[in-house]
Amino acid sequence: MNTVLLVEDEKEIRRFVRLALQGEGCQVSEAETMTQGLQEAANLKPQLIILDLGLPDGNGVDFVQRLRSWSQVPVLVVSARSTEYDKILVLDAGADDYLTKPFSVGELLARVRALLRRSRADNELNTPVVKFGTIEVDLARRLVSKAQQSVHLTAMEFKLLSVLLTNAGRVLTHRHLLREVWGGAHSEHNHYLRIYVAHLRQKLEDDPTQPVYFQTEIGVGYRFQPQMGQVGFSQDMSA
Amino acid sequence: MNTVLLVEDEKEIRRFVRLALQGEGCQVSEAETMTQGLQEAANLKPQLIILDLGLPDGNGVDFVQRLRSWSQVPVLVVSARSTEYDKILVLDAGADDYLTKPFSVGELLARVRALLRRSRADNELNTPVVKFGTIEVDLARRLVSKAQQSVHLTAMEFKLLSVLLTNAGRVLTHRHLLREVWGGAHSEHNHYLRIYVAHLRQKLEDDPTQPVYFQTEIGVGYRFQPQMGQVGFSQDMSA
DNA sequence: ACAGTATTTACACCATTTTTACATTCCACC
DNA sequence: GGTGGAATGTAAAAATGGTGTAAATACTGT
Repeated sequence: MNTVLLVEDEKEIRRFVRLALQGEGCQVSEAETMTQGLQEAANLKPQLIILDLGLPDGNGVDFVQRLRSWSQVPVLVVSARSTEYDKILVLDAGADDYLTKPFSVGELLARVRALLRRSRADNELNTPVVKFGTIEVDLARRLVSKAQQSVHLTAMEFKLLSVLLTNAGRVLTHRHLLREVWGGAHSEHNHYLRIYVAHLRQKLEDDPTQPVYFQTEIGVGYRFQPQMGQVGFSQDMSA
Repeated sequence: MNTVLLVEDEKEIRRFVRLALQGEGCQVSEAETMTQGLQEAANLKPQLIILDLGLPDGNGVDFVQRLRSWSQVPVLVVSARSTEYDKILVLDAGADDYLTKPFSVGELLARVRALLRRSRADNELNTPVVKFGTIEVDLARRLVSKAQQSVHLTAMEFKLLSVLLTNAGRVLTHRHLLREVWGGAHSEHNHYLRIYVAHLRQKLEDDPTQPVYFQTEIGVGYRFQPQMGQVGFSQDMSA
């Protein structure tokens, strides 16, 4: 069964939309604020998020950007604001569809079905728990453990790990990594990468002097290599 | 570069949309009828299809259903008809988005970007792999293996291999190879080529003294000869 | 002020690239 | 069919620059 997270502050609309979605056979969870919405997204791992832009705390663009740093779950934005600028901004931030209030139930459900249909194809990607060797990483909850022992990563370390993991198997150039983790301004400081990759190796590799997961491509960049094809983006939804 | 197929009968609108898409860096192909559109979709394998519902021959629902029988390419429907029923029908048939005319260019492009972004994520998983003999080369991931054993190539070695492979069967002059790999400044140092071709042979040929794949054209240059016609650019057909 | 973190600095080390030297093959010409 | 010179192949050194490690310093929020 599909789980849909509804981030919406108006009680009436929540009820209205929830009933419609339940009629589709979806399980519906609700959040009233964006911060709460992000938490729920991490906990529930829904197959779809419906987001109202008109929430009191924070804007939708920010919500989508932060969500996208660890999840590819489809986002359908619903808003009373219908200016072109609003739409473009949030779509480019990573949202998948935009529906202007007032909307018809039928169209909402059709768009929900379209998004769910497509996300089913690649939903192995969406699940944010990555396992390799004895290590488990929950990108959504920012939790890392090695051999059942929880491992503490700093903010930068985690961000770097997250970028490497979401591009598993591919070489990421120094430039690209620096832009993603530190921001465009520091795209020349290759030193940072050596230090933080060293940290990750120290904390996660079985033998930090013989790295297996975090490989160096000299003169190019670094790659995360899921060993033995054992990257299981496994997830149990306990229905 | 992304290819977009535009199925639309009105010349004005075609021109209008084509210019906008080209501004995004897309390559645009056009079809005036649905039957023509299906043919083009099969031939070009575009990354996105924009479909006008108001075409003279046949309806859009039919178009999408037939397309979906063999392709998962995203479809953005554009239509003057805006009844809820129209939208639901074509979305449920397999379309991914629905935009009502008249629409703003900005919103159209934002929705196009959203669809392309998601379809790219799907395709990134299976990158083209070149196979010859017991060797496999994944150019996108910079991975090379021989008989299931991963082979390490240096930056220059890989660059050279990449140029040779993408021109399989063709003779590449010393000059050309040097310009591609080392840059224009070193186009006279033929020694480099001998050394690095030797490296590739050492690492990839079954018998480096009797090269089969990396052949010398004396006085001219080198060629990569995919033996047994077995160059398989295996690639996903989702487009 | 303190602890945790990010950034800077310093240095030893190693892989790759480039240089250098010499053996081998090819091919035209005798 | 040899022979010599040019082109090519091999094998090592030398030079370059990237990389890993450790530690000191600056920063940040509490």
